[in-house]
Amino acid sequence: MPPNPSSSTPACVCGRLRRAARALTQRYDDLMAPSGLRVTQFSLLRTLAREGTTRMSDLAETLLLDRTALSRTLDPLAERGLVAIVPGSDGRTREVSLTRSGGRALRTASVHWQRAQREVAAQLGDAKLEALIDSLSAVEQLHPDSGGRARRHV
Amino acid sequence: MPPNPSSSTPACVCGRLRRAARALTQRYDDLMAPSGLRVTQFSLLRTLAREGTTRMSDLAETLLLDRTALSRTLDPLAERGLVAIVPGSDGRTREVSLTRSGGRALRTASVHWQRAQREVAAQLGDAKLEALIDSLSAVEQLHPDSGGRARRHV
DNA sequence: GCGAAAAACGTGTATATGCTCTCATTTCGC
DNA sequence: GCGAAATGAGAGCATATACACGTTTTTCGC
Repeated sequence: MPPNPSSSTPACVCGRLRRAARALTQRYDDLMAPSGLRVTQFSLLRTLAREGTTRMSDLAETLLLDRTALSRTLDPLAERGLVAIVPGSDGRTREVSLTRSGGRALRTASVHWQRAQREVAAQLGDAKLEALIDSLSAVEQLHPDSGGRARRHV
Repeated sequence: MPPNPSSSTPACVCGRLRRAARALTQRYDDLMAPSGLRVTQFSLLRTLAREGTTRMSDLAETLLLDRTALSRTLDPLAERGLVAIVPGSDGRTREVSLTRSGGRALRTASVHWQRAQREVAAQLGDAKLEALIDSLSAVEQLHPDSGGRARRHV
């Protein structure tokens, strides 16, 4: 099977985004390893600290993350006592909150996280970084559940 | 646990990138569903078509993807006969190539993929799209195995 | 040429992510 | 108030992704 670079293929935007996400996740996880938190977990705890106690589905929506996926991502954090999951007033719901222990873990990990953030900022420069965040916001608008766009199965 | 929006938290760049990747992957997968290929699989086949027969590890490096992760991602594609994995001349290596069937699947899926690509282009506009790709390239430079930067355990 | 080091890969385990189906609870039409 | 529809969540299954460890094959110093 010979290579075929002739077709002057424009990159698959999704593939590029995923590849960059892998690369960046690796770098963050490397730098954050001493904290005992992965960047996915840190980011989740951070969102939780910002939003406060939140219903499962609402948190999933905020994260543009599948509800069931969130549930499983929370499992190891709940086992470690970093988050608490309790039934809400509406008997169907579960509410997620950051525990004291989770808050401490978050503060401890922040030191390492900031190193990673600074590294990214240094690599991109302020302008590119801002442009990136801006573009990501636009990309997220394409999410099927993001409102403002084509709804499915309506 | 009350919310704490006061800390004027700058977003975790990695978390933002991952969230956008989830959103975009969803959208691509939605549009590509009729093709029977996920965007991850499509993107992989596409890379394979561009690069030609490639050794496992080299392909992983190109994709900034863990070697073992690539191996497992290829499994279902190999089972469906879309890629072939054969021993290389160096007895330690495995070479991956696109099969005829894989080429056909790739061409068929391209129609759906292009719809997604156009949608992204329309959402971002040419300038933002180019800036995004540009920023992603810079982000990828941060990968621990990306060369040109801090090597680990040397 | 032999044995140690290096290179390439697979397997086991864990997290991350999403879909489908199913179950429990609430809401609402009547 | 009762039963159907809607809502929120869990469980099972599949892919995506990475690390640690072990195996095989090649390379290389001598």
